[in-house]
Amino acid sequence: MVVDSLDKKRKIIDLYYNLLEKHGEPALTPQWSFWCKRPKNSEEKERIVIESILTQRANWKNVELAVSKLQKSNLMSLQNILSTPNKKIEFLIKPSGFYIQKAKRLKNLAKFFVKGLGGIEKAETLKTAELKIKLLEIDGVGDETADDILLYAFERPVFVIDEYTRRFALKHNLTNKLTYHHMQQIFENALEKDYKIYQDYHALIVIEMKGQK
DNA sequence: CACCAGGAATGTA
DNA sequence: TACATTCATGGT
Repeated sequence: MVVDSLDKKRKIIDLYYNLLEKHGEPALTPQWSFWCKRPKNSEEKERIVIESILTQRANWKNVELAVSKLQKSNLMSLQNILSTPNKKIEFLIKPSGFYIQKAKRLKNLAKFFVKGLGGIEKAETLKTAELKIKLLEIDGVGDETADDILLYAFERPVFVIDEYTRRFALKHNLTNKLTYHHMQQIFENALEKDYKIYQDYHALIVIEMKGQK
């Protein structure tokens, strides 16, 4: 159990409003207009799932390049990914890097949602904790990717922790323990349990920290 | 040419 | 638990 001072919680809330005032609603920015869009239909949920893999250790510009190539081949669909040879997927997603690994990971996720669940909408019937456990069982899905999917595709209130969030937390002295679960608790304890706030806050942190190099 | 970009899995101590 | 290494590309 993470115990924070009221002071620190207040600081996390204040930082959120500062970022919101500084950068505006993430849904209105080009980079985050899609991930922060809500609600999402099945096709849009599948796109988030696919992008959550492509974005691993990749610059967003190259992810978009890979996405547009997948779109041209009608492969922004988990069903179609499942019936396409890895070689073709590898070729199309090359710009995002790590393409051999990522093609396998896309297949793993597609297998889970299409064959395991019987369609991405079936995920809506699962509780957040159950869905996260199942996602983590998939080879190629760790805490961050699982939470990206939970928060942005399925609008579940889980706070996503990434490298930018760690830098942000260090910079503002929010914590010095940077493990995933600990940091997630710090943010979730400080904020109202609201997926919209979590979506926007994470996006704002990325926008803010990207601008500082 | 060196290093990074919205990680995860595996191995080691 | 906490690090180190591997994967492997395009941009700066």
